[in-house]
Amino acid sequence: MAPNVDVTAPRPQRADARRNRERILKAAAKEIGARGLDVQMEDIARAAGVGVGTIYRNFPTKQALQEALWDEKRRRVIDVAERAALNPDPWGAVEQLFTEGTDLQLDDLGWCQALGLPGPQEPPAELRDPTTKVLERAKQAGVLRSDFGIEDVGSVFGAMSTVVSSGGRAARDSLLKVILDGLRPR
Amino acid sequence: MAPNVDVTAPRPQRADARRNRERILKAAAKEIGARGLDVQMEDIARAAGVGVGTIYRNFPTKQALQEALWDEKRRRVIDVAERAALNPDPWGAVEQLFTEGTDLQLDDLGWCQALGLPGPQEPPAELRDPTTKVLERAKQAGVLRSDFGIEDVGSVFGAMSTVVSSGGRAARDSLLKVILDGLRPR
DNA sequence: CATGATACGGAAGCAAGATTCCGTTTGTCA
DNA sequence: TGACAAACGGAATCTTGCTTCCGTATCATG
Repeated sequence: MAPNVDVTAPRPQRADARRNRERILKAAAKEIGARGLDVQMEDIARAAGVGVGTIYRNFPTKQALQEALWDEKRRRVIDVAERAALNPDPWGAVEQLFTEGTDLQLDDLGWCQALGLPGPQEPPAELRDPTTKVLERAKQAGVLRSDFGIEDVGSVFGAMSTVVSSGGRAARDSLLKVILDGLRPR
Repeated sequence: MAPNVDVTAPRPQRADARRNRERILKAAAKEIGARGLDVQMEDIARAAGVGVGTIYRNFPTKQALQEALWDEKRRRVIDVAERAALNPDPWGAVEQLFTEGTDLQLDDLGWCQALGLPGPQEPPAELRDPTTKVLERAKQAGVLRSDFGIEDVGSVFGAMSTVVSSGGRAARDSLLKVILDGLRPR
C-alpha cells in the first residue's frame, strides 16, 4: 500500500483564490454595511474586483455570503459580552454591554437590517453565558431592575438596530440614554 | 351654451366598483397586517375576492395601495395623539401616547415593517402638534426628562415597531415599561 | 517552460412577482 | 328589456436580480 495516498486530501487552494476570497468578504462587509442587505451580487463583485462567478465559487448563495459575515460579527459581539462580564463595576458592565454592542451596529446597516428580521431567537451559549453573568451580577448589586431578563437583551438590540439604521449615532445616543436609565431599579 | 355640460365631471363610479375598492382595502389591511409588506398582489386579490386587474384599476401600483393603508393608519395615530393631549394628567398623557400608539402596531406587521424603513422624517403637523403638547406639558410638570424631544418620539416608535413585530405583545410590554421609566427625569 | 489542474469573467438562464391587456361580464339608464 | 359604458378576471408580459455555465486565463509543478 502507498501510505501517502490520502484520497480525502484535496490539495491546498491556489494562492490567488484564497486572496480573492478575502477580497470578497471585505468588499461584501463594506457594501452591505454601507448600503444594506439588498446590495446586488454584481455590486459586491465589482467592489471586490472579481466577477460574480468568483463569488459563487466561494459561497453557494447570497445568503451563505451574508452568513459568513454574520459569523465574523458574532465573534465581535461575543467579545463585547465577555469583556463586559470582566468589568468590575456591575452597572458599568451593563452600560458597556449595551454601548459597545450598539457601537457594532453604528457602521453596519446590513447587520442592523438582519437584526430586525425574524432570525434565530436563541443566541449561542457563548453569547448567552457572559450576558447572563452581567445581568445577574447587576441585579445582585441592586443596580438593575429585577424584571429584566436575558430575552429582553435581544429586544433592546433589535430596537436599537432600527433606530441606529435610520437615525445614526445621534439617535442611538438619545434612546440608549433613556433605556439605560429605564434599566435602573424603580 | 349648455350650462350643465361640465367637462370635468366624470360620472359617479359604478356601485360594484365602489364596493370592490372597499373590499380590496379591507383585504389588503388584513393580509399586510398579518403577513407583512411582502404579501403578493395575487394574495390580496384572492382575499378580496377579485382579480389582480381590479386592484390595479383602483391603485396604480402596490406602493400606492400601501400608501392608502398608511393614510388610514395615520388618521388613527393622530387620533391617539389628540386624545392623549386631552388627558388631564401630564404623565398619564405620555403613557397613553406610547401605550396606545404601540397598540396600533400590535396587530399590524406591515405597518411595523414600514416604520422601520427610511420614510419621511417629518411627521405632519396634525400629528406633531398634539404630540408636542403632550411632551411640553409633561416637562413643565417635571415628570418627563427635559432632553427628550419631539424627534425622539419617532425613534421610540421605530424601536418599538421592530420589537413588536418579532416579539409581539409580551415583548412590547417589557420594553415599553423600561422606556417609560427611562423617560422620567433622572 | 510545458502541461494539467484551478480559477476566472461575465453573458445567458431562470424565477418570482409586479403590471398590463383584452376578451368577457355586469351595472345603469332609457 | 336592449344598448352601451364601466368593470372584471386572469393569462401573458416585463423587470429585476440571483445563479449557472463554459470558453479563456492563470497558477503550480516537474
